[in-house]
Amino acid sequence: MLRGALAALLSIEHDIEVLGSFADGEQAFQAVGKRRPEILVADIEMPKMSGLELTARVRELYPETRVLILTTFARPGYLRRALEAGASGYLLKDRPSEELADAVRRVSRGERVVDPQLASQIWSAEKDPLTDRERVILRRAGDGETTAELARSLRLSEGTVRNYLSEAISKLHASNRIEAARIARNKGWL
Amino acid sequence: MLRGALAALLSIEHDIEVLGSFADGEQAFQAVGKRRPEILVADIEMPKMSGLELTARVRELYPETRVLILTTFARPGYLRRALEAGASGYLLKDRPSEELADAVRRVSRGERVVDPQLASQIWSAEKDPLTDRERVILRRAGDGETTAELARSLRLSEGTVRNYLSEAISKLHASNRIEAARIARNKGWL
DNA sequence: GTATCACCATGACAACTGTCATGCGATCGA
DNA sequence: TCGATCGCATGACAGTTGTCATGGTGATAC
Repeated sequence: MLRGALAALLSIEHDIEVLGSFADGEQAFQAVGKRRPEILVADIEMPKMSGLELTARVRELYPETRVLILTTFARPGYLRRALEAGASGYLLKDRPSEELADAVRRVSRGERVVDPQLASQIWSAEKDPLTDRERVILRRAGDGETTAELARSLRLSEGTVRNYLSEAISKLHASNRIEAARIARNKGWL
Repeated sequence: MLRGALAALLSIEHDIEVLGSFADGEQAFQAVGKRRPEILVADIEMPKMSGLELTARVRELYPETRVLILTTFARPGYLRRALEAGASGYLLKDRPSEELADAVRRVSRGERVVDPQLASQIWSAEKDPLTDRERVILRRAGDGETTAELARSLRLSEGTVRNYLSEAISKLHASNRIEAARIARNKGWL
């Protein structure tokens, strides 16, 4: 429904024509090959082929098509990878709806459109402080697995599991495993 | 942006007029009081006031306005609570975009519009076994609040708080507060 | 008017959780 | 090749969490 609604939003503009809309990255890629649009508007997290891979493949095979990423995720890591893949724009879904048509026009003129707040964050973004072990254990603990279950399935002592959690809790300035998991998830680290 | 796009989608239809669109439940409630629309389309999880509370208050004060819930969550618990609050329809965002205008028209005719798959689940769905106290405490504990914090802010002894959690854990067949909160959230009980 | 039920409330106790001191091996720059 | 650093691993200990037995209150049913 949301995809259909966004298509409707763009169709209203007289200088924009919507050639089609597709449920996953693979279908979109096929369609770009057939229709050769000026602009492709794509999400990042999609079934079958991610928006990042889609961008890279479209830019390589059909360089006349410019790609505008439209996504919910305000993650500097995604922005960086999108630009590296050759995207011309990165717009967040929580911006007012007027900005979409505007961004499409600017990308069509050859401009690069990047959410300003995100662009500034890309330099100052905190890096994930968790080690692999800590991340895995925190994720599973955050889903309700007990210390004992974790210790058994990872072949660690319970003390060790608790210690990783303790580390994670302190790195994230949380007061227990629950809060730590919530914080890490919010930052996109789990 | 998605709200704007959905508004655009409805505006295209000649027999539907969009009177406004609002960022949270409180603003929507104010606007309903002023504009008295035939139909209010609302999400459930919104800032400031949930769609369920919004529905109940709108139905009570302005019964001529019918409410259509439009949400991502295919949870029988939400559906049941929406209908109890007086909603005339419950539509999922992953349906094709054509269904929205259709649902609005049917609600306006006085029909009740409910996603069929979800409607069948509602009968087999378990009822929320939690008491009010249990629900509030489980929700906050699931966000990482400690027993001590809860006891202080609710003026209960720590033992009492732990007891509510213990009750909730056992009712939900969970093994700790984290899992209990996750289960309850999934069922739409928090 | 009293039996029953659901909800609210508490403390004692055992079990679990978070912290800290400690140690091991791998890697890396000096 | 040495010392420093990092990630992984452990157990002891204090503090927190979950369970259980118990009792209070008000609403409804008989």
